[in-house]
This record gives sequence, structure tokens and C-alpha cells, in this order.
Amino acid sequence: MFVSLHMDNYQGEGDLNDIVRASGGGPLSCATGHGSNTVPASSWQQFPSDPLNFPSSAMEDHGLNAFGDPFSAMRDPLLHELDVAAGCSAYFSSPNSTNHIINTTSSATVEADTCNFSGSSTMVGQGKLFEEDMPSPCNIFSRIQISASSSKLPVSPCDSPMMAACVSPRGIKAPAVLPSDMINANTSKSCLIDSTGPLQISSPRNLGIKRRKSQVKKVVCIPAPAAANSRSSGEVVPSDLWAWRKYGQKPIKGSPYPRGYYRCSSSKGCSARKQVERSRTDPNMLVITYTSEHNHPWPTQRNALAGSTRSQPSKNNNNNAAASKITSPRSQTQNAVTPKEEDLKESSNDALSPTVAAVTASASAKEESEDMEKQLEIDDAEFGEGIPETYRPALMAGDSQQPEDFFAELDEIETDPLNLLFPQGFGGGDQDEQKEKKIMDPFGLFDWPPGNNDASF
DNA sequence: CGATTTTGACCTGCGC
DNA sequence: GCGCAGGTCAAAATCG
Repeated sequence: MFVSLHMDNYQGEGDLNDIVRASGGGPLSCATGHGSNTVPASSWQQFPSDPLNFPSSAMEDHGLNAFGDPFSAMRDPLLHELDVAAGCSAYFSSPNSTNHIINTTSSATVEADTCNFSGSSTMVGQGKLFEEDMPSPCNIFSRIQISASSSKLPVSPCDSPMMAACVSPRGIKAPAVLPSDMINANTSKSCLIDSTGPLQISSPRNLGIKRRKSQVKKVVCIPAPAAANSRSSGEVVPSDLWAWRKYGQKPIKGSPYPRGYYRCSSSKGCSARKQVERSRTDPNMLVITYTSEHNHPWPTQRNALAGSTRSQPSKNNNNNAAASKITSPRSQTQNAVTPKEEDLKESSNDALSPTVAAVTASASAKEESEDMEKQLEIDDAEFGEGIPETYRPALMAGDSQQPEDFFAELDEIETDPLNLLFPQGFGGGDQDEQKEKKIMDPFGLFDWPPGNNDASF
């Protein structure tokens, strides 16, 4: 299980920018990272209070308060979950941090096992980097993730352009074409595994699209609900707290699975959008691409849930069917995509969080540079510019855990991440309050005041 | 009844 | 300039 972020020219406003910081502690001791928003502080300041009522402790840990930007600590809910998961498997990075991360991780290679990353002569160096260069907390992802150049989005082993995000080209020489054989579509891990393998250079089309949009895109790879784990209800997939409304669906060439287009329904005028598609090669993996940024505070739980309540019932039974061929137009889409998305939405309810495997930041026109260092420089330049220093990820709070140790822990976790994450089980929480709380803060990272679940953002 | 999903049509960008 | 593919729109259908 893993998640990767891919960010292009990210100038966004916040939501996905945030970085999560994994604490140096045990696998499960995940510390919430503070986000580093690339967005000008002013924009965020329009929201005086922290929508999520983010625990001061977390912020203090990372010196967030210093930023004076309530939202600086905010991260996309989904990311948050990811982050949490990341704590067990990887660090999550913010755009800002990404470049740093990328730089440091350039040599790192993702290995088959999410928790096992190879290569990494850079690992040590990374830690150093985090401390030295990164103002914000380091994230596991950074370590494992490699950035993909936005302009030329390499096709990841998952065989989906999006999935490219799972693996970064960086540090990996990519053959022009990735043999399908090389793709291991077994599990969510496949992406990671594959990632180690040759990468396919991004398709021009992606590049063109990006240019067209000239928007930053963040790609997140997460295990599809069904694949991720069996949940009795079938709604275990992680989702973010934002309310999304589906506005379109298109079949994607070369992929049996359609891509769903969602926009933020939490607030009118919000330009935040996301695309959800299933990996061609690994139906178990969902690729979520975030575009634009939310121009409003996180929705309240109710709001967030509002958009997601509808989906699940009878429609989404066939998560597994996704891999199977679609039959009728409607049923088809649901089998292929809707289930996932809905699962994702629902997931927020279930509080299932995906384990993050990797985060990628991509910059346009980087792929050309084969030289890693060169690329690194580019990344720095790209990300470094236009991003206020204050928004850059903070250093890893000094708890510089040795990479080796860290991964060793990951290994252990790997055994049963879900159990670790949800020792209590997904369906356990009957209490609404707890359930809600879990939704927002599955891992208890947030110190939710009782009765504050509703909306006090 | 309101919100969301579905889905065909339309628009846009890119490659040839 | 044309065709392709992706992305978006909007009306109808669906759901709680």
C-alpha cells in the first residue's frame, strides 16, 4: 500500500501541499506533519481559524505556529490519512518539501515491498538534507519517492500515466517502454515493485494536458478499497474530507477503466478537482489526481460526508468487478470506477487510510535530464522559486531517525499494516462520535475536542 | 426536494 | 487542417 504524490508546477493553495511528518517513533507513532502551503499566506489568512481545529501540539512540534498561518498546518484530508499511513510506511511530502526530498532521494530506489526501499545511499544524506535544508518536517515519502517530471510524466510500472507518480523517474533510468510483463499487478505493492523496474517515459499527451491546463497536478496512488483490504461493507477506502461531486467520466485510452472527474462541492466557486482512475495493470490501485486547490477551509465533517453518503449502498458492491469487464453503461462505470471513488469517499467515513508509499513532485521538462544531480538542481530551482521560505517544509524535528531503522520498522509494519492502523477493526465503531472522530482523525493524530466534530472550522 | 451521478455532446490542446 | 484524446458541460436520472 502506498500513495504517491505527483505535483506539477504546483502553486496551489494548500490542500495537498501539506506535508506529513512521520515521527521517528515506532511505526505507528505517526506524528502529523504540518503542511507547508505554497499559497501565499494572505490567501490562507482569509480563514482565521483552523478549520480542522488542528491540535496545537502538532503545529508546535513543527513550529507551525511560527508561520502564523493556520492553514499552513492543514493538509488535505486524504493526504492526511495518507500521511498517517505514511507514518507506518513512508513520509509524505509537500510540494515544497518535495523538491528537497527529491533531491535527497534521487538515488533511492523503491523496492517491491512498500516498506522496503533499496538504494539508498542517499538515505542518510536525506536525513541530513531534511535537517539542513528542509524547514518543514521530513516525510517518509520523500525518502522513497522520486519525482516524476510533470512535463514528461513517466509511465510507472503500473502502466498508468498517473501511476507514474508512484515511481519517480528520478534516479531510475527509464526504458522507453515498459514491458507489460514487468508490471506486477498483484497488489498495491506492485507499483512500488515495478517502480524499481524500468520506467516508461511519460506520454506526450500528459504533457500536453498539463501545459494546457498549466495547472499543478498532484497524483496520489492508493490501494483500491477492495484491493486494499477486504472490508465487509465494501467501503473501506480512504478518502479525503472534501466533498466531491462527480461531473464527468471518460474512458481512457489504453485503460479498461474509466476516469472519473470530480470537483469540490463543498463550496461553490471552489476550483478544486480531482480525477480518479484505476490502474490499468493493477486494479487494486487507485490513481487520484488532484487539480487546483480548494479556495475554502476544509468542510465540516457533515459537509464532507454529505457528498459521500449517497454512493455506497447497493451500487458499489462490486469492487472486485472493477477488473472485470463492464457490461452495461451504468453498471459498467460503477464497477470500474465508481466503486472506487465511492469507496474513497466512504472511506473517510470508515477512516481507512491508505498506506503511503511514495510522494512525487514533478516539474516540467525535467525528464530530459538524465543526470540526477542535474535534475535535482532543476527541482530546487523550480520548487524553490515562488515558494516563500516560510511555507517550505520544516525540518524533521530533529528526530532524525536512521533510514535503516526506519525501514526496518516498516518491514515489521508491513506484515499487516491494516491491523496496525486499525487494530479495532473498521466496522467496530458504533459510536457516532467516535466514528466521526475517526473519520476526521482515524489515527487520533488530531486532538479533537469532544463535540467539536461538527463544524467548527 | 435537494444533491449527486450518469452520460452524451461539446470544447480544447496536441501530434501528425 | 484534421483527427485523436482528454477534460468539461449540462440535462436527465437517481438516491436519501
